[in-house]
Amino acid sequence: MRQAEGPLSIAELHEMARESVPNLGLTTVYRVVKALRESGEVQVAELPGEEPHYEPADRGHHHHFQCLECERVLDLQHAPHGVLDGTTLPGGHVVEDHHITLYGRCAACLS
Amino acid sequence: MRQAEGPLSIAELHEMARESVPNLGLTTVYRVVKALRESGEVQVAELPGEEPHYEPADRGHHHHFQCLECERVLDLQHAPHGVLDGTTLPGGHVVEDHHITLYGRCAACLS
DNA sequence: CTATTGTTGAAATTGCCTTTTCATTTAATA
DNA sequence: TATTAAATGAAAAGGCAATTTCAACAATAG
Repeated sequence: MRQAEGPLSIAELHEMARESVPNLGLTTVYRVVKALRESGEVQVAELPGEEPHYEPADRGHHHHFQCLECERVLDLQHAPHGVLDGTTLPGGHVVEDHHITLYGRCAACLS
Repeated sequence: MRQAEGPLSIAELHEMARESVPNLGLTTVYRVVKALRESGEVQVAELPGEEPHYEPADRGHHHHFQCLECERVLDLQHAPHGVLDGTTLPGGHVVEDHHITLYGRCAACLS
């Protein structure tokens, strides 16, 4: 997980782990991820329309970049709040679309 | 759907519709939404960790605000790219957290 | 070396959301 | 009014990710 460039889905973790442990079961991946989550070492990254992805909890706040082609999710070190579609990011990734969701308390819940 | 302040889940649509048609079935909601999607009148809004939400397709590009308390999702007219947590948005909603996902082509897929 | 405890993976099970099926009701048409 | 076609809702079935079960397999202790 630490080697990855971004948060990984269970399927991706399974696939990666199988490179060193060819007949590792999916069950074990679920079990280990669950344990790591409960111990606080790993956190969930939710992405629109994707299954949960997992990343080490010690990565601070950061944003994600998802490739429209391979669907991989990559971390972005420097939060590009003002980024525009068409921008080329450091690393050579080209932004074609973006989704922003803000969370908080709505006026109704505050009153 | 047009009356709503943001994209609605199937469950929310069902609940709302039941106010005028008390014994409307869930099935019908699914059917109507599917038809409206196929006719292009309605589009899907994917939100991290949520079931798909639906909104009229003629709403241009905009961002969403989700209340951490009631979980409702509200539209944001003016895309607040530079918004910071702690900001109070027009309308009185207070931003406590935000998620940004960028989509595009990664360097690997471009080469 | 044997017994005990803990892991593991395959398959079965659960839990959701969504779609199908089908008998019934409603609406439209002749 | 009689007939046909379309729409509806309840229940069943599907799809899929995640969890549980359970038998086989280590690993360690005695």
